[in-house]
Amino acid sequence: MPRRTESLSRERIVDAAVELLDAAGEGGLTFRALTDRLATGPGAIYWHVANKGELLAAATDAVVSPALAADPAGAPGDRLRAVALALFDAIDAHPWVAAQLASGPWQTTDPRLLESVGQQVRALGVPRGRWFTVASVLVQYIVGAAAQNAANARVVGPGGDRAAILGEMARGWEDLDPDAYPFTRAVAGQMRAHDDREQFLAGIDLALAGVAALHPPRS
Amino acid sequence: MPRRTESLSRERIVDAAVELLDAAGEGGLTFRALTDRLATGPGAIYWHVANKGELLAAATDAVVSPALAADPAGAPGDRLRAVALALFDAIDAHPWVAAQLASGPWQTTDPRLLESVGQQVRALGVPRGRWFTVASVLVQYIVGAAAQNAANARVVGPGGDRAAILGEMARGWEDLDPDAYPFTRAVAGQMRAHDDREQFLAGIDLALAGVAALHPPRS
DNA sequence: CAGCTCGCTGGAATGTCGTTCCAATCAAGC
DNA sequence: GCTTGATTGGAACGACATTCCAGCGAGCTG
Repeated sequence: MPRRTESLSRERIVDAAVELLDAAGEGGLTFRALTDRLATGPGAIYWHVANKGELLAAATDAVVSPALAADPAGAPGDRLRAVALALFDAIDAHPWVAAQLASGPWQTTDPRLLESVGQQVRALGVPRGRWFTVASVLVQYIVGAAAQNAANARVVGPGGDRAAILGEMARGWEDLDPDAYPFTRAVAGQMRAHDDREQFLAGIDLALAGVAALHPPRS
Repeated sequence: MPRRTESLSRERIVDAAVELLDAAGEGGLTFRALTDRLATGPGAIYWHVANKGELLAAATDAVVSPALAADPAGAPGDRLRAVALALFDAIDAHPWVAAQLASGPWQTTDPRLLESVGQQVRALGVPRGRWFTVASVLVQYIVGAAAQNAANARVVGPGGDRAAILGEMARGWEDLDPDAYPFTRAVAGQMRAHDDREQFLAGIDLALAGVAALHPPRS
């Protein structure tokens, strides 16, 4: 069947797209770059893929799916943390996923995330009438926070010195107007020393504490 | 000074950009559309603005700044709700802002949001060492949730029938595999009937409950 | 008042992008 | 060996952001 050994296929195209996106960021996915890497023409790619949007969606799915596949064991809170961290790490490794996930509607990829989170919400004893609300809020925090962390990581860049850039930003905060920005000035030092992953987990813990407070386990 | 009455200015360009973005979405901001609307050429625009990115940032700032300007009175929790809702409504009215806010790093516009949120965090009695973490988590939820709501609103479109699309999506959820997606199937009905703004506020309340639980007011 | 200057303008031109079109190609079936 | 239909690769198109440059005109200089 294949015209050449290892001929084109949707899977090969998506793999190449992921590699290009990882190597050069969101702007790195070009049909020209794709044709070069696959040694073919645009027409061949368009035979397997409808357009660039579908290709981006497929690439996003290829990264997110494995991250959501694992179903860890343990207490509901720990399992929720594990699911959230898996997505966080996947986005951290492929920052371009963030823009896709945050800008895309609740489709294709999201039912799985909602399902994973929702099962833990149910296990936490949240009353049935609040399932959707609580699970949605958790999903929105997980995706939103991971996306913003990826955006911050993008300014640093692959080879950038994170500590230096954080220090620069902290100095900028300390130079703000003391009357207008007392809080920002006060936390500049904490910002300089913060860890993204730790902070993300603190957000999950905050949400879990809120769930426990609003819906006590043995009401 | 002005060559024509009402000559070009950075402000007039940014205003036109906001109108174009509101009218036609993120793809509506084109230098061609801008030159048509302002009856000029690209060169004139590039004299006032460095590039499209700076123009987008300026347009975003023009929308976000007024929303963050109001400083409501009341209890810390209520003030936090008011700040969050102001940003939520601004993004709801100008959905293209979401992509800019979520994809852009913590710059220019964000210190103001962090400051507004942070002052309420301080007023809530959070210990000083946790100020940055708690405020950051809140900002990430506010921006992330608002951005995802805007993305959902974009699929509906300006003239779309929200109820119809939600119903369609709910039916899709109900048709999922019962073994793999029990939770999603169970909440399909709640999804059909949910209100975005109400759900966003529920998230704020959840976070506030978490803050109160982890940092009791009179410890 | 004449001429110069320079901030500002608008149109033409460039290179890259996504996408479309089509002639050429190859494996499989008759 | 001929046809056929699924694939391929390259050429071409329109839209885009951006750059370049020749010119305008208000205000300064004399």
